[in-house]
Amino acid sequence: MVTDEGLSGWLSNKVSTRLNSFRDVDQASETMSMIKKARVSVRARSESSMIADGCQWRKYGQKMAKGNPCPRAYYRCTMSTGCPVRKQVQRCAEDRSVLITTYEGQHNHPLPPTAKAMASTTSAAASMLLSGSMPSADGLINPTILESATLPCSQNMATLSASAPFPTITLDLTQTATNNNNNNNNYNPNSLRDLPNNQSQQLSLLTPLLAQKFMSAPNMFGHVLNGDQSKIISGLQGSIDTTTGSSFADTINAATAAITADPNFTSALVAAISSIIGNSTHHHQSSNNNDA
DNA sequence: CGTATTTGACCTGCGC
DNA sequence: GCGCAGGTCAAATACG
Repeated sequence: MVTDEGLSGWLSNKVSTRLNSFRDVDQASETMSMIKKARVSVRARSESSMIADGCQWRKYGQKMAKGNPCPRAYYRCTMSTGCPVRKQVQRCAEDRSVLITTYEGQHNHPLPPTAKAMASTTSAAASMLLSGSMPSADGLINPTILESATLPCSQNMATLSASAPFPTITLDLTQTATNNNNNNNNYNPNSLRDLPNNQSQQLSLLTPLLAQKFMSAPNMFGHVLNGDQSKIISGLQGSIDTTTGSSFADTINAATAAITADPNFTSALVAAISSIIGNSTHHHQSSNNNDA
């Protein structure tokens, strides 16, 4: 089991080690750029200006975006000086009751228990981001495979954006939400508790299902993992497991750090995830009883 | 008075 | 090279 702090610490160390191993400065910059560009986007119905995610943010800018009458707000994490994590908040042009929050970067500090709020949601995102973030030797995985193969309880909840300039996962919490007036307080330490019942149930169903699929496929890679690769999988498993209490931000950290792994490894993982998703469609019933 | 927000200016990347 | 759009900076302003 990978602990919250342990996972976070290992990821930071892994990224640093990898960067230090580069002799070519350009290659290091390219990796930093890759880390920065990995994004997780969350769509949720909310009348407030921000969804509660357990972190503290300071607004540093606002712009009108083309094609959307609503302004886009820019925030940076203020839980630690120099924390590189940013987020963008914007209302959906088609449905202004929908708030789109996009996270970018990795936290450089320990996270409070309050940041656990959205761990369930983004753990799925981390897995999918990893699977589609890099060209595979067998060809790029078709995002529609992921979308069409999503599980009954998660249908339309998680999509992989192929057209976005950055590898981006969009989690849509608006599909069945009909009554949402409780998750509107900024910095609410109990935001997961305050999610409407139907959303909470979807989240708790989705996460164990994915966790089981990953952990029940011991030969998913088709080749022997090296130490670092095993750690990546351990980290992702830990982030998927709701009982570890891994945080929302840690999950994003895991996803962004994992895509810096070598292409061959990522290629194998893409194939494995594709295979798992393909097989999973025949075993809905057994998986559906994993709700915590 | 210290801190957070607002907002116009500035920077950067990209397409033409 | 130029213009556009997205993103960031920082001075001014608001707020507790």
